[in-house]
Amino acid sequence: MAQLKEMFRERQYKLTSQRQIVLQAFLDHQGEHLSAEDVHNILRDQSSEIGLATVYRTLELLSDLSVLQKMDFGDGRSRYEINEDSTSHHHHHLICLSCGKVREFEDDLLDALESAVARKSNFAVVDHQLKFYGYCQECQKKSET
Amino acid sequence: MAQLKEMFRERQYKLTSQRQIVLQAFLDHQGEHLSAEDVHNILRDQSSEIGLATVYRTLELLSDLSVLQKMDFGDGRSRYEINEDSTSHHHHHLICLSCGKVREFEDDLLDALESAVARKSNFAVVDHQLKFYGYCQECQKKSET
DNA sequence: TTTTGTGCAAACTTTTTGCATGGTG
DNA sequence: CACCATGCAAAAAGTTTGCACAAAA
Repeated sequence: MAQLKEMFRERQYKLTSQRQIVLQAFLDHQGEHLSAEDVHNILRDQSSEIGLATVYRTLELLSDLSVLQKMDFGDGRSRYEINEDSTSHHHHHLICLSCGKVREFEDDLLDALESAVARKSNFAVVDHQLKFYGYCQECQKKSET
Repeated sequence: MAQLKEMFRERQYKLTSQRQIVLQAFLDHQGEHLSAEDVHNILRDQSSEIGLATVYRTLELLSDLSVLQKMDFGDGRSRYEINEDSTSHHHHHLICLSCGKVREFEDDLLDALESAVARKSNFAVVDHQLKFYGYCQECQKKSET
């Protein structure tokens, strides 16, 4: 949060209360892949409601600053999560085709692949996103019966 | 296309001309990540226009049958490509953050990671999708100047 | 002939935008 | 005080749905 203030001052963005509480919502809900509406609801529930358009504008701003990462799990809306210091600490997503739940999977084995991509295709890789589709343990059990 | 006929007969789906020409459009545009609107336009241009709603319904059907794979490159619409026999022949996508172009990258090094995921998380992996974000060669050159 | 699919238009959902007002630097 | 950000409502964009008609099995 302190880093954010720094970042905002550097780029001459105004540090409004709305922008702070949107980020705070993500800090309070780590690992949850919030949509714009989720954020809006969270803020409403804690009596700090802001305009939905502002939520959208803030999510876009924070994504541009790489504070958040935008992602899509195929449910028709964009979802966001905190981008924890891009270079280290990477995780992937396990998406259940049956119940739709999304779990995380810790791993950082993709760095080698990233450099292979860069070398073979002359493409300057900045980030990656990996999703696994399949069936979670619960849904596997259900379908056995 | 013959496989499709077989598949349709087995599952008692009707093999309409609309469904055939949608698939044909993908066969004619391999490696192009078509959106519903793209497909609709392609068919209109070749004077075999069908209803946009039918395009959507057909894309969903073909995805359910794993003939197509649905994907998202963050441009606000779903895109689809032919699912070339899932087990072999995998490729990933290189998405340019500057111009938005999407290139393919051939690779099948992820099988090991898939089984690691399955083992460590009790998640039955069926498929995966990997996207690299960065800057394509052209955009790298442009920004140098 | 029965059943499933298509086309059209309307509805719905998510996201974006214009503009007057308000708050930050 | 100048400028940027917010809120609201309207609009835009993509996708889904209801229903009458058409076509496949």
